[in-house]
Amino acid sequence: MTVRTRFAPSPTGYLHLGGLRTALYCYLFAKQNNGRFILRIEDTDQEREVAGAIDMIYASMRAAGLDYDEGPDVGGDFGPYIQSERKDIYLPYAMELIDKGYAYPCFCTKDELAERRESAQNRGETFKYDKKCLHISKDEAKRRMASGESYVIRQNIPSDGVSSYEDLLFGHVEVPNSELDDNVLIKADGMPTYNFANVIDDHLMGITHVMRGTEYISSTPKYNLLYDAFGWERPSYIHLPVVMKDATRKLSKRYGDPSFEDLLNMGYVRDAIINFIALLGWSPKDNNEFFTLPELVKAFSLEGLSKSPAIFNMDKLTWFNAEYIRRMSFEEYYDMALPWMKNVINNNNFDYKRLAELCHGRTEAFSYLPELIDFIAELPEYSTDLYTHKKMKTNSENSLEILKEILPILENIEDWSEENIHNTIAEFIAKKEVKNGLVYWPLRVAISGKQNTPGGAIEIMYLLGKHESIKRIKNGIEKLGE
RNA sequence: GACUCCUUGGUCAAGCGGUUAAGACAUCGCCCUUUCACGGCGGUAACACGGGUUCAAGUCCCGUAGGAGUCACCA
Repeated sequence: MTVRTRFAPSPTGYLHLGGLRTALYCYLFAKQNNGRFILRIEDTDQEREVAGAIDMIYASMRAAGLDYDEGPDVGGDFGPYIQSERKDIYLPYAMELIDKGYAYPCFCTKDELAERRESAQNRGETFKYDKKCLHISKDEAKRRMASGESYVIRQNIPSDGVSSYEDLLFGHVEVPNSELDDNVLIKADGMPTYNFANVIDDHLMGITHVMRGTEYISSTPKYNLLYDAFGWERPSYIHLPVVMKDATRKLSKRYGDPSFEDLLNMGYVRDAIINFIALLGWSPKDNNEFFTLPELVKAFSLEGLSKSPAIFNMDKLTWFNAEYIRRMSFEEYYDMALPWMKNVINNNNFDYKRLAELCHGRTEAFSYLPELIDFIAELPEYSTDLYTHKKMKTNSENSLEILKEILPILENIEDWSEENIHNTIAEFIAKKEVKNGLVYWPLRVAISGKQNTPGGAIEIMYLLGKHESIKRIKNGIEKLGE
């Protein structure tokens, strides 16, 4: 039997990181077993649907590199893969269930239900549908359904006994039937609910392994009752713990937590995100931490999955990202960095390549690039306190002295190359018999106005050009002279 | 509240009855260095608690506590 897994998001917006992880694990498990990975869109709730969200899902899946073998936009033998387009498939199955006694039409209105729910709550009870409409005679029910009266179809859950199943991650899960509610299978608008569509489609699409979030763990017995009612074979289940923002809250867009797209836009690289996400809830057999997608396919195993929720740690993602960036070839880095650099420095004569070389090793995410290099475009306001550096043995007085002395020497440089700048300064230092830092530190401060910069004084002066460098040094002398 | 599930350092986590309880991120210190970063070396830091079972328990069982999920004509 070939393994078939599916990722079944509802089109309510961006792809959040928890969803991405579920999709990733579904993909890995299918691929590793030479199976098929299917994308299905669960859009049975037209009210929640967000325009354009389906396309966003396709785009995100593509961006993540999680290629599906079957899906709405790639086709397949089990389509359509969008539930709203399968609307007519579900009702006959629901009717079959009614015939067999596993379901029944319910004519209670939403308002009635809301009222009963509220009064149950007021009494401190958990509301459960009381099977009122189950007791309507078959003939009457048929008549009312035909008359155009609004109705839903509910699952008829046995009132006693227990339902259980073996989760491949959590093991034995058991729920007393008395805890289960007679959920709606077909809504008044004729659309199935998740509870129903999910079972029908998983069966019809030949899904062998259902991997989804733990929010379904306690309703899965209900779905199994449905499989049993139809006489269908149940799939295997793997419920995945949620991804948390902190110990008590899960990751959510509402509170500003980034989605996959957000991270991409922030200059995080795809492979780093995937690698990090994979390790959030799964750990490999050995201590390796770096995996490409194909390597993950090989290494992934259900035994490595964790049962408890994992907290999304931005610091570690950033570390992964920095590692991935450092491991890029320079060309690849340059291509990605250039647009970010040009956002800050707009100058046709500027040596972007040299700057990129200096930034390559220190780019944690591309979005951090601007603040790393903005001092090149414009000298920031800075305090003369910066000139004081204990280790360099500099202070305002000796800095002023050095800058004054070296200014005319630098002005004399004809060919403003790094080599010439370096040699000139080295000569100056040798003649004066001082420590390197005593000269380099004041220069760096004067030309950058910053404590930390990519590259040192020589590289920055070169990038700035002679005119701008001299201007900034003079500015420094002025500041120190005050 | 009821039901279901989870519980090793700040975080991700290894561990499947006998370990000096791995590793990574973060953090701290040192070295390298014209700054910072990178890199190298080292440090701090954990089995939620209480009972059992066993020669032996982070590992098995039961409680307690904490946390999460579910309780919709949402998925």
